[in-house]
Amino acid sequence: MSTHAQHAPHPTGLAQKLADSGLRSTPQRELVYDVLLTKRDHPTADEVFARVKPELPGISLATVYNCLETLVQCDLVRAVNFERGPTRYCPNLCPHAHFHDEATGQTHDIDLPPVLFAKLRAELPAGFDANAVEITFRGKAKTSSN
Amino acid sequence: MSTHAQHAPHPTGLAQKLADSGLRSTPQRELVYDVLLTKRDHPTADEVFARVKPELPGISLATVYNCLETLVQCDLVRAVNFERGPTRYCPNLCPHAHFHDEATGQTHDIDLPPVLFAKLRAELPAGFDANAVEITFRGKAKTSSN
DNA sequence: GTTGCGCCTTAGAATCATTCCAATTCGTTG
DNA sequence: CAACGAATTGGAATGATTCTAAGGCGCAAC
Repeated sequence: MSTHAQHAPHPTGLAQKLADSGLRSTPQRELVYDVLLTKRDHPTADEVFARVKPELPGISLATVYNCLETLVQCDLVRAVNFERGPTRYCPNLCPHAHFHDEATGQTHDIDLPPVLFAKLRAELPAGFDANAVEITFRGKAKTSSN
Repeated sequence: MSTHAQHAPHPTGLAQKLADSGLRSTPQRELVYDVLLTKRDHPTADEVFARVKPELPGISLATVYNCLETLVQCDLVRAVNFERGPTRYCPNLCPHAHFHDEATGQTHDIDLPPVLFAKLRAELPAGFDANAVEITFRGKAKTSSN
């Protein structure tokens, strides 16, 4: 029965990145990451839990939190926050902004030219050393596709 | 009409703004606002509570939350969030960014030229209508003055 | 191939900020 | 002064997340 590749090695080399940090690749971590890559709608931990459970019924919410934290640590996903709402997770690693639709609660990635990030950084007074910039728009999105 | 102005009418016309929204000016609201204007270090609700209590020992934390919410509603202060930390409050109404010092937890206002805000907005794809932009830097600030 | 050892996962308790609720107080107005 | 609605209050409730203690599991050494 070994001809079935039930878990094809992860397309993006998750096992590799984990190993780089001295961590193991586990079914839970693979699956959580998979879920994030598959539906990139910035799900919350609860939503990830719901998507993962059918596949791995024994998994616990605590583990989902652990896995997400691990993935963030390994720079495989980004944690995103709006106000004090539940943390959302985003597998898009290129610098980008987020648009939070107040009507639907949906989150959209907004690509920005790198030069804009540079210009923002350039505005920091001397003595301020930023290692991250976060940009969030809030408003209504009337995407025809939705 | 007494000649004693025990509570000098608030320098920034809080009573006025409240009235505009059909709300009353109360000692609690005045004091909470005062505290925010006096020390503009982006305090949390708990910190505001602590600063307000000596002046008005009977005040409750719930009231502080209520007052802060009211002030935000009246556009007298802005609520600011970092990650999932407690909400902080900022009486600076001009558009500006925030720098969150990861070492000290301190928050600094960063003024940005309006043109930058405009450029950011201009990057939004058609169909996205933003009514607010939030910009947050994270990193270390080695302010000599502090 | 059994034994350790340490990493992972798990369930449930604990935490923290915030909101909700029902009861009381306060200012105004009638 | 009586009544009404707005504001405040303390405490309970909520929701997301983290902590904790107890197994499990895989892999290396024997």
